[in-house]
Amino acid sequence: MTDLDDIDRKLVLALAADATQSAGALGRTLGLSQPATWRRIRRLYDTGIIKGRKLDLDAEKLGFGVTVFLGVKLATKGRVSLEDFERAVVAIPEVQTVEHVLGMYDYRLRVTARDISDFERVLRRRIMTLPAVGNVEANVLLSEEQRPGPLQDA
Amino acid sequence: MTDLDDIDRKLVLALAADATQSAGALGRTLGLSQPATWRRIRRLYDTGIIKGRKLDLDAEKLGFGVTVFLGVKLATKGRVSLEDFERAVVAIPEVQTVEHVLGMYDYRLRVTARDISDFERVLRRRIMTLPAVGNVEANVLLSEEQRPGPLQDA
DNA sequence: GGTGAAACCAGCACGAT
DNA sequence: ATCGTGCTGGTTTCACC
Repeated sequence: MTDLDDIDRKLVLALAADATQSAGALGRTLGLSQPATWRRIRRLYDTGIIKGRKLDLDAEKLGFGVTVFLGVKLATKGRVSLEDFERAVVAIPEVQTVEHVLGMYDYRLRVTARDISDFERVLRRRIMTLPAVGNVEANVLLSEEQRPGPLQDA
Repeated sequence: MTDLDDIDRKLVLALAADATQSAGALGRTLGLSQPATWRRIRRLYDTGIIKGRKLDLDAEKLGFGVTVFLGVKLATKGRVSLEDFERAVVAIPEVQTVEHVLGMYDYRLRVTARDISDFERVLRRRIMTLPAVGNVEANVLLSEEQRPGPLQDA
C-alpha cells in the first residue's frame, strides 16, 4: 500500500468518475495550480496507483447484446491443468475477462456474444472444449451498475 | 446497434488498448488527418458507442487487497424486493459492481475490502443484513486478466 | 475528408515558501 | 518537499473550403 494525502484521494476519485478531465480543470476545483495538479497525477502514474486509462464502451451499440458470466470448475487441477486452461481461454475472442478465483468455482469468465444463438456457438464449440473443464454454470447479464468504490470515505 | 466502417473499428480497437493516445498519433497510423480522426472519435462519443474514459486503478496499492465476488439469491422476489435490494446494496461503499443476472443467482456483487477481516465485517454487517437476501456464495479473486474482446475480428 | 488557426493542455524549467 | 509562474510544443476544437 501507498499512502495518499487528502488531495491525492480527491484526485483519484474525480478521475475515477471521469478520466477525461484535464489537470487544469481539476486544479481549479481543488484550488491548486495546473502544474501542481499535473505533478500529483504523474506521481500517481509513476507509483503505479493509476495503471492507465481505459475506454468505457457500449457493447450493445457495437452489436454485442448478450453478456454471460460463466463459473467454471476444472475436472483436474494440477499446475499443468491451470496453465493449459488459461492459455486456451485467453485465445477465445469472446472472453473479455478471466478471473482466477477461490471458492465454488476455479475460474469466472465474462463472455460477450452478438445474441443468444451466437453465445450457444461459443459455449458449445469453444468453452465446452477447453482442456480440463468440468462443471460450467452460467448467469446472463440483465443490467449492471458501477459504483465509485470504497475510496470515497477512506 | 450502430454500424461502423473499417476505420472506426480500428479507432475503437486502438483506443480500447490505450485510451491515452492522441487523435493526431492515431491519424498518422491510419493515414488520416488529425481533425478528421478527432471528428470520428467525437462521433463515437456522441452516438454513445464510447461512453467515457475510466481510470485503471491498482486496488492493492490503494490499500484494498481483497476482492470477492458474491452470488446472491433473493429469498423473495417481487418487484419491491428487487428495488429494495438494489437501493440498499448501492449504499454499501465496498460494493464496486452490482450485476442483475439470470440463472443460479439473482445478483452478482464485486466487493473490495482492506483484508479478510475487513471483508468479514462487510459480509456480516452489510451484506447479510440486506433486505430479502437469501443464499450467498463467495469467490475470492486470486488474479484477473482483461482481454480486448470480440471486436478484433468483427 | 483537408487546411488553417485559436484556445487549451501537457510537460519542464526556475525560484519561492 | 511542494507550490506557483512562465514558457514551449503538442493537442483539442473550432472555423471554412
